[in-house]
Amino acid sequence: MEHEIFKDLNDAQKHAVRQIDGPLLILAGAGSGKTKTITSRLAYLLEEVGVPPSQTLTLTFTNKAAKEMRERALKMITTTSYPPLLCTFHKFGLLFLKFHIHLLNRDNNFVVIDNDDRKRIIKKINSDIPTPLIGSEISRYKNSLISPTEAYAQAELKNYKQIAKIYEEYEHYLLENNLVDFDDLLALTYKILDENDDLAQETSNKYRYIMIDEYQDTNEIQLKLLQKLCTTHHNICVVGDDDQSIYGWRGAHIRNILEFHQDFQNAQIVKLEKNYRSTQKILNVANALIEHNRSRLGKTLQSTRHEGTDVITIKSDHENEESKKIAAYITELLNSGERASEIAVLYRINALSRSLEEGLNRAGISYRLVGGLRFYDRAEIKDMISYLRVITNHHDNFSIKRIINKPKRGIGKATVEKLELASIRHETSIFSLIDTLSLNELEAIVRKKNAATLKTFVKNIKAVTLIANSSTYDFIDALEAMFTIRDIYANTPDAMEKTANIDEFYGMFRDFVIANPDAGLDEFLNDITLQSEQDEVEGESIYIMSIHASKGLEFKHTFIIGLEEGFLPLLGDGSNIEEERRLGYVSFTRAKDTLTLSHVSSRFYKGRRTDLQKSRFFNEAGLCEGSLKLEQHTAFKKGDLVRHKIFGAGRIIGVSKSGREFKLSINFGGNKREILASFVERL
DNA sequence: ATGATAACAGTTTTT
DNA sequence: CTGTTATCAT
Repeated sequence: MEHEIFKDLNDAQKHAVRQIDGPLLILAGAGSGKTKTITSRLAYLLEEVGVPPSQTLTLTFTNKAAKEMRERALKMITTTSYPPLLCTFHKFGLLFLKFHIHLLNRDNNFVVIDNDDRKRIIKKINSDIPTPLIGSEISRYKNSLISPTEAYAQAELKNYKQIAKIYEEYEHYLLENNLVDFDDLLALTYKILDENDDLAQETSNKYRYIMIDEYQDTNEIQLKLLQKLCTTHHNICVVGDDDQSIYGWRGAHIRNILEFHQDFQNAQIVKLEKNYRSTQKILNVANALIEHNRSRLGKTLQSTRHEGTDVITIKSDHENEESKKIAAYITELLNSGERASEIAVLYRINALSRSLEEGLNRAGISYRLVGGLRFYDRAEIKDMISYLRVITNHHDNFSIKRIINKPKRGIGKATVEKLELASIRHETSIFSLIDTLSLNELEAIVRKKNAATLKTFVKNIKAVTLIANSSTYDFIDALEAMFTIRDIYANTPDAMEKTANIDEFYGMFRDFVIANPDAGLDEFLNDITLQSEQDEVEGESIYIMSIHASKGLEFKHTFIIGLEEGFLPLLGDGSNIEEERRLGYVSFTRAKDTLTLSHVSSRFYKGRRTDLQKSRFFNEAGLCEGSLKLEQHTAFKKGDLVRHKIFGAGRIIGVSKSGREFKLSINFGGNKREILASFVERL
């Protein structure tokens, strides 16, 4: 008798679940039941094999994926009492560092900073080189385990010598303030394991069965970390799809999945090629496209569903016509009863959303733009977080500078500068400086009026800190009462939205306190720094988003706009045609029932109109001229009311095909006529 | 200290 | 055409 775990699995999936010893690569095509396989495998390990949950480790990239897997795995697990460790790479790093960072002579009350914080630190240090470049270079160094000294030594250009210097100062600043950035969560974890062989053995022994999701997105340091975790065994199972590797530009190494068998000897490979999502016609197009890539392991998706309808191509003169047509299609789908949440429009670059949004607005279609600015990246939320940080750690100079003039207290740049200089001279933090100095002494440093303001500010922070330590629940109200944070944005154009976000944050804080009654502010802070909000609300709106943001999602009706040379594929320095092709592949394989591809002859972009060629991906996907479908093919159906310029209003009594066009039989008040679809408009 | 204007750059984004 | 940042008066 087979265990219940295997009930709904196909042969390849079963094989992947049972193969538990030694390295295993599960090459999971789009829509092939990847999550089901990985969660079943985890359940199998715990329930059937009897591995204690504490001996397994499952790592993902996003909190969303971790959450989904946890929920699905827990449903299958009945016999074990405590849950297995299933989290993001970074969360794992955080947990590890909490226990072991003392091996680097650091205190475990460190604070995790995000990229925005990093930018501010760099900006403070640096003078002339553009900040974004420095941030990404530092990140690259850290992910390649290159120290500032090494970076300096190997830099040839003057600029890079300078970047290496900034990198050094940046690291110094982090150390000084006991801060840890996202890269450190992995890099320091690796460093500790690398320098402490005993601990590496111990940790590897602890996690005897390791699974990694989205392996094609791993980078250099993640691979090295995994190799450390596999010091004493080789039970590593990675799941991924080389054809869906679309994050090369942010350091993901597709070679990790392509060369898995070399990094981990005697690796087995299981291909999941049965696709439960899309119709065969959609898969044919996707398969044909991706076959043009050379760097791939190779697989062909096979639909378990029906043949389906042809992939549709829309050609337009310009972006306004494009969005008008897309909107017309969508209106038609909605009118025929399709749920809005089953419809999505995807694009390669966010800039294309504007004309699309206009078209949707004009047609009265409500949409939800996925992605955009994330909750925790919004200025007002960052202000909130800074307040909390200052309260947990009064010496957090970095955060105190952000809030010292929010709401406005008349403390400007000059005053902050004076404070900072004085705090360095006194070898103390800005907070302590204001706190310990007498009013008179402070007045010698800053203006008289400001000295009093600063004294009050510090006094209030101390008062709120007392409340935080006695009752986390009452704290948040006390904070708002004391500092009127909601007033910061009161007189800005989007005050409503900002205050709503702050209220949302307060709500989240209360939820956290209820869920974790014994936790302190610091736990809340480190938790949310690693979190990104995911809108999962399914509403009355269709979805529009970038192709990157669509990865992992599926829609019954999927539209892709901007299929032109220069947009998809996006061309330019640093562009990689194979990765562009994978983006095309990812976008095509989001579609369940219908896939509609749109391209234009010219587009307005960066302030100028440019003539465009249609994307080479049409030909590569086998969609040549002859297979083009004329737009509006199902725009009209029997019973619809339409208007003709000459005959006026009438009702459709029949639809037939005439060459490429659709011919309508229309009853104009008793007068029956055959009219081509393009000569009438819907009423 | 703060608001107004000029100059400028401009895929994709999670933790 | 946009949004962001640097600089300059007030």
